[in-house]
Amino acid sequence: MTDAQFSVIERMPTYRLVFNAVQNEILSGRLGIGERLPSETALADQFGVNRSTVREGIRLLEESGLVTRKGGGRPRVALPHYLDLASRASRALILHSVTFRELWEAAVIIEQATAEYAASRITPEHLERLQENIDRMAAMVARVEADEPINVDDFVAIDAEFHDIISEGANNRVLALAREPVSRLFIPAGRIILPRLRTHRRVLDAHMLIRDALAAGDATRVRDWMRRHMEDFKRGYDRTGLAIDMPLDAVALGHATD
Amino acid sequence: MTDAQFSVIERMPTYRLVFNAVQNEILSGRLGIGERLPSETALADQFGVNRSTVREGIRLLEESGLVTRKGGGRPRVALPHYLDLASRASRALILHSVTFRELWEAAVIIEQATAEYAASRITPEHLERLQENIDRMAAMVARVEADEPINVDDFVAIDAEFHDIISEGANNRVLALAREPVSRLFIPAGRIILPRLRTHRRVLDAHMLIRDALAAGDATRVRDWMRRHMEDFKRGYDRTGLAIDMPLDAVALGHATD
DNA sequence: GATTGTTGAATTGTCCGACAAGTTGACAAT
DNA sequence: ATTGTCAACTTGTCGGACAATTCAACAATC
Repeated sequence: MTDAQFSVIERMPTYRLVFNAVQNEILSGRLGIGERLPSETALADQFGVNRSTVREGIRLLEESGLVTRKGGGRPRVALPHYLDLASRASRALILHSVTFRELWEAAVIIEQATAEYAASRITPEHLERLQENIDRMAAMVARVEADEPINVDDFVAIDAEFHDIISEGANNRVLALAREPVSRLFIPAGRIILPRLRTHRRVLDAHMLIRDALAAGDATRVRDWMRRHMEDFKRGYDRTGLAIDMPLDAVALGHATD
Repeated sequence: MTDAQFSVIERMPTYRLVFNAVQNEILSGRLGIGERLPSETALADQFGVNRSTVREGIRLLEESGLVTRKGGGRPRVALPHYLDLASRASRALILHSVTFRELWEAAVIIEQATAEYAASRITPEHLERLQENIDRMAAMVARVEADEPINVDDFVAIDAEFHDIISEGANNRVLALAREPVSRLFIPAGRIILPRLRTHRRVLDAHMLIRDALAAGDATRVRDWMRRHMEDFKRGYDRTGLAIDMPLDAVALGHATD
C-alpha cells in the first residue's frame, strides 16, 4: 500500500558548488579573514567554469556575509558579525506576523538575564557610557516637560542604546545574539507608545535606577528593576489600546531596504 | 585643523538595485508568497538591464531566503522561515570563538523560560510526541546498559528533539528563534559529553520528570527540573576536563556545508 | 476517470567575448 | 610626506548563444 520512500535527489547548480567550495576554503581557514578573494577570472580558471558562474557564486557569499565589498570594489573575506543577522531575523519574524505578546515574553526573559549578568561584569567604561546616555535622555525629557517638540525617533534610539550598552556589559555574545532581533522589534513598538502616553520621565527614572544597581553590582536589584521597567513597557502598550495578540504588522517595517 | 566630515558616498551596483527592487515588491505584498518570480528576461526588460545582472540580483534574494528554487528549477517567492537563520547564526558564533560558558549561560535562561511557558500551553498532542520521544530514548538507554553499541548521534538527536518539542509547546516564535542557534551549538557539545561519561540514564530520567511536570501543568516544577537538567549538562562538561572558557572551536563544525 | 505518454513553448543554467570604469601599486615629482 | 602619473589588473555590465529542464496542455491508455 505505502509507496517506497526515496530521498530527494538534488543536483546543485554549478554556481552553488562554487559557493560551497569557496565557503569551505574560508571556514577551514585556508582563506584567511581580511584577505582578498582571488580574482573572478582566477577562480573561473581554477574551477574550470565561466566567470559569470563564479560571479553568481560570489553573490551568494556576499549575501551570506562571508565576503564584503568595501566601498566600491575589491571583495574581501570577512567573518560575518552575528549581530548582522538580526535585521534578517526581525524581518522574518514580522513576515510571520508574530504578536506583541510573543515579543514581550521573550524580551522580558532575555533583558532580565542580560542585566543580571551585567551586574557582576560591567566595566567602569560601560558605566560611563550609561551615564552619558542618561544625560542625553535627561535633556530630552526636560524639553518634553517644557512642552518643546522632540524627535521621537531620537528618544527611542537613546532608549535602545541604553539597553545595548548593558548587553555589551554582560559580556556574553550568545545572549547578545539572542537579544538583538528582539531589541530591534521593540523599537517600532516604542515609537508608538511614547508619543501617545508621554512616558518619557518614567523611562528615564527606570534607567537611572538600573544604572545605580549596576554600579552597585547588585544583581537581584538590577534584575528587579529591569523587570519592572519591562512590565511598565507592556502596560504602556496595553494602554494604547493595541491588542496584545495582534501581529506586529507592516507598520513595524519602515526601514526595510537595509 | 579638523578635516571636514563627509558622509560616505555609496553607489550601489546595479545587481543590488535589482535586489532591492524585487525585495520591496515582496515585502510590500505586490509579489505574493508562493508566487513564481517573473522570468529573468522579463525582469531584465522591465528594469532595462542585462539578464546577467538580474541573475546576480536573484542570487542575493536566494541567499537571503526570500526566494527559493524548489528542487531543480523555478524560483518562487518564499517567506524565509526564522529558524532557517539559525544555521548561519551558529556558524557566526563559532567563527567568533564563543565559549562554552557563554553558550551555557544563554541556554539555561532560554530553556528554563521556554519550559515554563510550555507548562501552561502545551497540548496533548505535544505530550504524546514527548512520550514517543522518551520511549525511543529509553530503548537506547536499555541498549547502553546492556553494553550494546549505540549511535551517539542518534541519541543526541533524540535529546535535541525533546527540547524542540517543548519549544513548540511554548508557542512563542520569538523565543523559538532565540533558542534555535543555541540549541544547535549544544549538539556537538552533547556528542562529546555523552560517550565519555555515559550519562544516558540521567538524561532520560530528567526528561521523564520534565514531561511529568509539563503534563501536570506545574510551571515552577517544570522550571526547576529544567534548571537541574541544564546544570547536569554543565557538570558533565566540566568533568570531561574541557575548559569552560575555551572557545567551541572548529570541532563543533562538521556539517558545515548546509 | 485517473494515470501515463507526447509535444512544444518558456525558462533556467552555463558559456563566450567584449568594453568602460574603477582600483591598485609602483614610481616620479613637488 | 604629500601629490601626480601611469600601466596592469579587476569588477560591473552588456550582448548573444545554446543545451537541458520544466511547464502546461493535450492525447492516449488502462
